[in-house]
Amino acid sequence: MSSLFLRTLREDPADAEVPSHRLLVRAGYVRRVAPGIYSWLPLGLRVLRRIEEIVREEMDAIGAQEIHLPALLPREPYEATGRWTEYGPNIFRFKDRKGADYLLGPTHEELFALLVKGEYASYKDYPVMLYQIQTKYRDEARPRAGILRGREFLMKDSYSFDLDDEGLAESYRRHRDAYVRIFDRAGLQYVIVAAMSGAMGGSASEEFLAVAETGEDTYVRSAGGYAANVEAVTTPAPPARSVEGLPAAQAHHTPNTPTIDSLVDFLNAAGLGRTFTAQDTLKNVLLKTRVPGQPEWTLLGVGLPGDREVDMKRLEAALDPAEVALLDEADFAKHPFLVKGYIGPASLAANGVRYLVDPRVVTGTAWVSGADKPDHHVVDLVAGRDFTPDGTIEAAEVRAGDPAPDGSGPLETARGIEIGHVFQLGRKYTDAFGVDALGPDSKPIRITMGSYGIGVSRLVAAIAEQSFDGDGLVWPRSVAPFDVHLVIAGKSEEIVGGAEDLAAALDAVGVRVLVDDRKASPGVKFADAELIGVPTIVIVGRGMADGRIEVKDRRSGEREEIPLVGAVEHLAGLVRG
RNA sequence: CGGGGUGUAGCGCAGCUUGGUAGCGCACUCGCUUUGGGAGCGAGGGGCCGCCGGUUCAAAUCCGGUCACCCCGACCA
Repeated sequence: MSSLFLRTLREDPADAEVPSHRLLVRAGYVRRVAPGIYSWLPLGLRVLRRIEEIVREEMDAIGAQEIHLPALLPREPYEATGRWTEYGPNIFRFKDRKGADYLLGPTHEELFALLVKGEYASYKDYPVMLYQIQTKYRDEARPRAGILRGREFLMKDSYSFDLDDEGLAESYRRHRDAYVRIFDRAGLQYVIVAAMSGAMGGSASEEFLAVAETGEDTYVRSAGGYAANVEAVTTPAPPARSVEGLPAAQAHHTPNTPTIDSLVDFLNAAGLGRTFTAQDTLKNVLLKTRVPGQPEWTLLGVGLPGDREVDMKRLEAALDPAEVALLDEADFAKHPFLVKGYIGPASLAANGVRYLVDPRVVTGTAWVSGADKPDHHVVDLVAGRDFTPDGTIEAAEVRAGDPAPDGSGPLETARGIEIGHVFQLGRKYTDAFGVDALGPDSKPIRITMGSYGIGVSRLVAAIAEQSFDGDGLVWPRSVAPFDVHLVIAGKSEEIVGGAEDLAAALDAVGVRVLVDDRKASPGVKFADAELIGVPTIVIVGRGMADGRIEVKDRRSGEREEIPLVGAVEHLAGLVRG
């Protein structure tokens, strides 16, 4: 360690909030270069490489073949699939000296599809699975949490190419199984949840989330086994009812009730002979959407029960890839038929505004909604009789206690870090490029794709988020930068010489050992050993007088004294589990 | 892009209210002592006080502007 390029920090860096960021910087694994851009120092790089190796082994094991594409890419392929515009400001783009457009690859579906199109032409060539471990670039709106969300990051992305849907399902299953093995080997606690496919397009999709309070993703699960990212949760719709015999809609003067709370209070004080709750109201939220790259916005009305807020993440996922924004004052001014606080379905329909409702708003349900003029609401406005929405949308917030869509019980919510994503992409990209194989009947077969990602550099942080204590990091053996951290606690020839011999002997049997031979006080060495988080700490010191050394388990804190004779075998046994 | 905050030595911070030419801890260098839980003493090196402009005899400090970064909300591995 006296020559290891390492400097630990006694204090937390001021800009680090989450544990992984704090500790990876303090323990000398990474250093920040610019927002969302980090350098990997020797310790960090060793962890990163070990994770890469696990990923490689498991990908190779399912028959995927590793290749390496450039990160610097021309515009054309991304133009062909529309992602040059769809990705919007999230791509790093620039021009070369001749003025041609380039980008730094945010993901590589296009290039893989083109590569396969160029090489393969017969049904006999398929199926094939290819992957790479590559640096990706995304100009994130807000990089955060150290290497958890960077603008440059390392990702394993793989793609499967199959002749039919059954083949795709099989490739998907193999990837999913490989991911389970990878994350198990990495020592992670994680959940697999149903997901939205996002900007990549496609259908069947699941995410692997590392369980962590600091995670950016919220997911839900039920005791009965349902699990999904909140963005992908579907709301169970009650059965439609008959509108026969329901009371007629009535407009009421409801002064000063621009909010749901004020409306409910007013109604309950109005002597209508029943009690109202926020759930009985239909809140209409006005948004504007636009296709990426297009200048003009389109109005969109979303109706949902008044006790629910709009979850912008869910809304955006539902409308993807379109952009969405709430209306501002200027927008309201432009459209006088929108009476803020009193918007009802009627004026939306009359003015041709697309109107989507929460799935709970089914035919035959009665609501209190705006009457499209100030200080007025309509009571007993019945869906399917008094208004007809253009469709449903998953935009309402999901709450703990809501029923799971598959009837498996109430949902609970938790947070996680997205570490992997598998999905059946389908033919979006092969259609764009015309990737066909000639079939046995000499007719072309359109290839179908799967796309599978693992955030390799993010995994380092995700593991750290789950593996630390008050003293520092605590790596799982499978990814630790070293197997054994050997502290030389003393300066006598017996101690120093004994420690060096032990280190050499361990090295000879393949145990990777980090020797702290610095001229520092024992306290400093112990503290650094705990901060760095190698799973086994060996202390060679005063015990050497009796021919004994101390072995400490970083995770449990348990120490044992063992004889130096036979220590190599003992430690090698520990390391190999 | 909206809201909050911060820019002073490699890192963490004080100084600013009340202008007088920069300080503390860690880290670093040298010497002596010390060596099982972040050692002691002594001597050192290192700072366009984010940047531009203004006020003033004098600006880290006051005023205006600007840039950067961090944190909280909308994207994704």
